[in-house]
Amino acid sequence: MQSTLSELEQEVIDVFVRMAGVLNLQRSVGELYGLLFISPEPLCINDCMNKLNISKGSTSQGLKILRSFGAVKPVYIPGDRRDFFEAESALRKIVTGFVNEQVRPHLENGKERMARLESLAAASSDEQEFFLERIKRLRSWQKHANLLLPFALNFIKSD
Amino acid sequence: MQSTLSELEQEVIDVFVRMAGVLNLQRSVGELYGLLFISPEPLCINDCMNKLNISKGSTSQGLKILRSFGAVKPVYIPGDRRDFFEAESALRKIVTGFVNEQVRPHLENGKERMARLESLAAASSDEQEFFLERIKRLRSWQKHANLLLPFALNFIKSD
DNA sequence: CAAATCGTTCAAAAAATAATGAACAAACCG
DNA sequence: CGGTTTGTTCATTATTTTTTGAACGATTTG
Repeated sequence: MQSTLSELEQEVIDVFVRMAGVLNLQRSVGELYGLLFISPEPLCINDCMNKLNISKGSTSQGLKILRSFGAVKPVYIPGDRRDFFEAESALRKIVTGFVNEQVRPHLENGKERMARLESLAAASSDEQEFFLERIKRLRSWQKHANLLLPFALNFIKSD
Repeated sequence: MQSTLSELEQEVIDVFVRMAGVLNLQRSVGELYGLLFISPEPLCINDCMNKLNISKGSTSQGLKILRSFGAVKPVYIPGDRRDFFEAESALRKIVTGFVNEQVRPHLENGKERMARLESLAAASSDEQEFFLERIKRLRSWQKHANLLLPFALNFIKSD
């Protein structure tokens, strides 16, 4: 049942494993996306685990993550009750999904947090001026980030 | 020798620890930057390790990383032989340094890699057309990334 | 120059993260 | 129904990453 990867598959998967590293995703997620990206046919969980030689749990979990931000989409295959998947190849969709699902939640500091920081700074007796300047700067950074994200998404025109 | 963090310091450090998580930097690096960011005075290694209650090794290593991409700069204090540091607060400098030092090296695939992929795809007998299309797409993504990065850096106008 | 201070390095330990696979539930099949 | 097949979950295991702190070299000080 143990399949083997072509050289092309290996190389492509390697590219996505590196990307996964940069994006804070686990290796197996990169492997899965790479495999599907270079696969002419949709694959089911069993295909994936055999090809990549990873466990069923990792495969199921990895595909779940990829689905969560739309990097992978389910494909219905008539007369087969297994779930098949193929790679989403529209960069824009993937990046949008990734930012919304994986990045934004981690930055959910938002207003309350900043307000709290500001009041703490204002409450300090010494160095109050310096502290307030810093919090202001933090606010400015936050604004920059909030502006840049949609802007960057828009930058990706074609798919 | 064990110092304690004010509530303001704690909160600010927490913000940067979260950021560190998103950016794939270790917790202690986030702590160090946060501490320096909210410190009105430059701090030396000993100040940092005492305030944050982390080891000398972590402190030295963490400051090294922060220096490597210009998030922290050395400050000369006359008559003191210890090394003092303060946080760089120009967002643009930090982001530029971070991208150049921490992100780009990991994406150093570049031309040779793509050429290799293309020749592998071209060498395949079956599905050659599909494979070539995918490699082309990968190339297009790479191009997008290479365009976006400088563009994003430029987006950060003020400091 | 001996003692003290400072910062770095790196092997070992600790902690955090990811992968495994058995147990399970759901859907199908005869 | 009872037996398969399929996919998910989650406690345990394995791996990777991070931290620690002792050892060290370099510099300063008395």
